Amino acid sequence: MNIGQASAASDVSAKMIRYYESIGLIPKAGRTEAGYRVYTTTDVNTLRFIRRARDLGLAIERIGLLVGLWRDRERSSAEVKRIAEAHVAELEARILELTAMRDTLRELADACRGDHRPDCPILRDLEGGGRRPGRRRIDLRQCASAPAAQPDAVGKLTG
Amino acid sequence: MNIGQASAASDVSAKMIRYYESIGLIPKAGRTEAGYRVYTTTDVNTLRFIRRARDLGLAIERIGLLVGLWRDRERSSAEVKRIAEAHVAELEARILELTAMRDTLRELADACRGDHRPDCPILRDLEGGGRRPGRRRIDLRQCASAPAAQPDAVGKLTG
DNA sequence: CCTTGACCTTCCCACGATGGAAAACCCCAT
DNA sequence: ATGGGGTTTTCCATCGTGGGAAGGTCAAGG
Repeated sequence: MNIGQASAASDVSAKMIRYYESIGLIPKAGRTEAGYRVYTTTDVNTLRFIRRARDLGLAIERIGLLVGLWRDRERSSAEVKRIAEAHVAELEARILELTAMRDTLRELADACRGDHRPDCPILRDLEGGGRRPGRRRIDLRQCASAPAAQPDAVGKLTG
Repeated sequence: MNIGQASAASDVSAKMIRYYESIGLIPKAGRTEAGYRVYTTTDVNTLRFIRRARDLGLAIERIGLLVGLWRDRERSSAEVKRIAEAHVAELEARILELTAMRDTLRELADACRGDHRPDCPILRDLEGGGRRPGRRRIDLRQCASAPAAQPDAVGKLTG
C-alpha cells in the first residue's frame, strides 16, 4: 500500500502521515526501490488509532504515549486512564476559560442596544478594563507582580 | 514613554507591542533620535484595549475592527455588537466541540477500571473507531473509501 | 572619561498541526 | 512513448507568543 492508499484507508492526510513519521510518532515506513513509502494494514490501524485520538483533541505527545501503551501487552489500564483523565482535566479547564469569555461577551452584547447610535457598553468595557464595580472579570491579576503598573502609575499616566 | 514603560503600563509585552505595530494593528510609534519607540498615554490606552479584547479571546483581525470602531465617533453600536456576537458564536461552537470530546473521554475513562491489568475500554475505543453499537462517535466517516482496513485486520493485530 | 548594567533595536527561530506549492521523479494505461 | 496522476523532498504560511543573538543607547557611579 502506498501513502495515498494508506491515507484513504486511515483518513489521515498523506501530509500528516509524513509529518508523523518525521516527528517519530510512527516508525519510518519501508520504501519501494523507487523510494515510495510502503504501508501495511498494521500501519493503517495505527494511523486510525491516531486519527481517533486527534479527534478527541489529544496532543501528539500524549498520543505517542497512548500508542506505546496500546502496543504494550504488559501495560496497566491505570496508565491509560491517567492520560485520559489528564486530558479531560485540560479540556475542562479550556472549556471554563471559553465559557467565561462567552459569558462576559454575551452580557456585554446583551447590554448593547445595537442601533445606529455610537454608545456601546462593549467598547466601554474594553476601554475601561473592567474597573467599574459589579462587573465580573475573567482574571485580573495584571497589576500584581507588574512592578511599574500600580494604580498610581496609571493615574499618573492618565493625568 | 519608551516601550518598556508602555508595556508595564498596558500589560502587553514589548515583544507583542512591536508585533502589533508590524502587522498594522497599532500605528507606527514615534522614535527618539536614537531610534527608541516613543509612546503616549493614548497609545497605552489602545494597548490596554487590545489586551482586554485578547483576554476575551478575540482574534487580532477582529480586534483591529473594534479598535477602528472605538476611535470612530460616527460608529453605530450595531456594528460593534455584530462583531461581539460573531465571536460569541465561535466561542460556543468551540465549547461544544470541546464538551463533546470531554464527554466521550470522560465516559471512556469512567468505564476503565484503572488497575494493573491491561484491559482498557479507552484503548479499545481508539482502536476500534467506535464500530461497536451504542457508542456515540464524534464523527465517523473513515470507513467509507477505506479499502484495506477491515475489522479482520484488527483481529489479526490483537491476536 | 570609562565601565557597568539595564534597556532598546532588528532579525531569526520555535512552538503545534495543518495546508499549499514547486520541482522532480515514478507508475500505469492508452 | 506519452500523458495524467501519484509520490518524493523542501520551503513557506498560518496565529500569537516567547526566546535569543548581536549590536546600539542611556543613566549612574567610579
